[in-house]
Amino acid sequence: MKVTINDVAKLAGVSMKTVSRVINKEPSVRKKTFDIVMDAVKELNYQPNLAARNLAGTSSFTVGLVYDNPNAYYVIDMQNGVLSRCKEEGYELVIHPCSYTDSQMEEEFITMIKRSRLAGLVLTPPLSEHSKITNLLDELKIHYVRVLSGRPTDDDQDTCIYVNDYKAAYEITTHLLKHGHTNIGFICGDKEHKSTSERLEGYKAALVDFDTPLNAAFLYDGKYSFESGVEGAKALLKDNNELAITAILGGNDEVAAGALFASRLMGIQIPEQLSITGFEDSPFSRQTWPKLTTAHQANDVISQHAARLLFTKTRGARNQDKEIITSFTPSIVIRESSGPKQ
Amino acid sequence: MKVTINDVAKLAGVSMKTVSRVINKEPSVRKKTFDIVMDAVKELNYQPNLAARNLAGTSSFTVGLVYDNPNAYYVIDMQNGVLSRCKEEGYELVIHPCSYTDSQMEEEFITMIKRSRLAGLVLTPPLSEHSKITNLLDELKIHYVRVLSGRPTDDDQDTCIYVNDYKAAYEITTHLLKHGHTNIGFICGDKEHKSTSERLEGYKAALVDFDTPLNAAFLYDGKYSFESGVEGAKALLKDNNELAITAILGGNDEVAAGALFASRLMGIQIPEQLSITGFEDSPFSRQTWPKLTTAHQANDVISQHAARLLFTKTRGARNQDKEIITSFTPSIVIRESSGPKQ
DNA sequence: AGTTAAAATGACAACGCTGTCAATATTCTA
DNA sequence: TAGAATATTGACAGCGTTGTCATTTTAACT
Repeated sequence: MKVTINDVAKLAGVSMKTVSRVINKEPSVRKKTFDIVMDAVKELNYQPNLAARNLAGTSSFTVGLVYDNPNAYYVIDMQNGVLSRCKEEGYELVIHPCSYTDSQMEEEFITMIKRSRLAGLVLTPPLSEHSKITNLLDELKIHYVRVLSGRPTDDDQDTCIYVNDYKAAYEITTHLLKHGHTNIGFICGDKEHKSTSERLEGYKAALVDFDTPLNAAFLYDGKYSFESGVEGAKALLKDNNELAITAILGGNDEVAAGALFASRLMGIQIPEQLSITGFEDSPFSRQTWPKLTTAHQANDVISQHAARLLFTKTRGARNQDKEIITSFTPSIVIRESSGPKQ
Repeated sequence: MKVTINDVAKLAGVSMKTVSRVINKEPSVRKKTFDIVMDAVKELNYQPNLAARNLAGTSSFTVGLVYDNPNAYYVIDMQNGVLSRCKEEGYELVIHPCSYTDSQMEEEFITMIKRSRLAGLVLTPPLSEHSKITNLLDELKIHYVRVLSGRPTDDDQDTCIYVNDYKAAYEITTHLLKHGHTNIGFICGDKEHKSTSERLEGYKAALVDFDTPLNAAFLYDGKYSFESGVEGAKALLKDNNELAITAILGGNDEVAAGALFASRLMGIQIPEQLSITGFEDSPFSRQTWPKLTTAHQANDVISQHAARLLFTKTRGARNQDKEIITSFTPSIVIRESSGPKQ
């Protein structure tokens, strides 16, 4: 029942070490030997034991995914992306949700890393933005890849995958401006998230390019939540909409859905009286009524690339054949929640 | 930097085996010895190496969570529940999404199990309902716990955690009947899911108890998706609602949200002209407008218990102190999407 | 062909822990 | 308080792989 590397070695008539070389795709194995071993592996249906590899080897075959994100869709997408890559490469994934406000976080982190001797870590926002964490990892000498909101201007492209929220916001805002909107509200997400400031800057840049003045009253400091969207819309549209706002950018899809909800409560017609847009294109941007105009962000693809980047870092130059993209720009998706100013 | 069991043993002045006994909470360790060792563990901040434990020990410290469920909220809740338990017990979790229609599934399963020598598996619906999988696991002699839709009448309570969807549906239907609704549509979920038939039976039972005839035309064969909810509502309300339906049970919250969406397209007022309800109480049942009446299902608690049950199975009688609940009944949550018949 | 350099392979210990079983310490019995 | 019964501890091998380094084979030269 249980097949070990030794069984394969015997069947192939080589040493265990050679089998090990083959399954790890190490160089200096003759093609012929390689084939013989592979045949034996297949015949016996051999599966290398992960625990033994982790124990004996220099680098382990386990990577971690760390997140502090209440958005289930986001987390699932990230997981699936990393997971699909892991499956291909024979790695294991351990997931580690945590709260960056938690004082025990640091300790927990260290515990996890000590216990499972991770080959590397994928960090997602907002954790990826905290130097407290990256410093800790640097200290522990753990490889990691960060998924970050930002523009690919920095020089640490071998550690980061950027999501260009600036551009996404710029384009969404432009879309609205082209439809004649000038008084555009923005319900910002959590201040602690880099995506919030990136999106805000993109919004501002678009206004500038269209010679449209920015009114500070158009901005609402919120959070990345449905409830915050409700509150934000109420605040922006208060006093019978004296600000004359005709469009609102939600900080993300959830916020936009909240804004939609609030508008409905106030009897406002979407998109006739008010355009609303989101970010991320999560499934429920298609489940609101009307459906949300938003910026599509391919989180599963992004996380796949993050994992790939991590693997190349961990194992040196192997797999360099496939080019790694380290910057992603969400693409705008126009649906029914936005339309011309009337 | 790296602390092994040997270091602890030396500091405590005992053998490695004794330290091992202490960290595994094995019996026959003198209280005094226990304390001495624990002090050493703390002083050195020792963390047992998981790979070594998995390799050397009889049962591993890794459990798996297997799912085939497109519902991100559900998956995340299940994960978090199992994960929280794992953290407490020092186990690792590997997650394994898979498709039960995939022909490679079986092979993948075997590969995963061979590779990581799992202590056990938590199966969630609909995978937990397939004898193909449970048979395979029985064959491989792998412990598992199934989370199932059903009533706790079966005798394999040491392997199953039941979610009483029958009762949930019964109560939701009763709620509607009490509000005077008699023509109640039901947009069923996937036929392959046990929850679909359970919910349907609960619905029927309530009708019987209220002497309300069931019209087969009130039932729509759908899927657990938003789109199916849209289609279902359109079908049930077609021809200007000649069936005179005044309430619709969505197969789950997503379906209900879809029905809500369709109703809106048709210009139907909710809940004045039509009551709509869901199941599960997932976050977006609070993000529709109006908010959904639904049946709250504590998936995180359920999965915690599943994990606990698995651990007691794996390690014999330990932890029996905390009683394990193997049956959960969702509780109805009344919100704005349902109201009296008008 | 005879050297020499380079490539391919193998022997064996080690990774950090637990299982087995033998050794010792403690408690109990008469 | 001796002797048996039991509770507690320890020595050591082994889990299945990989790293190190020695050895053998092949290729590349005169």
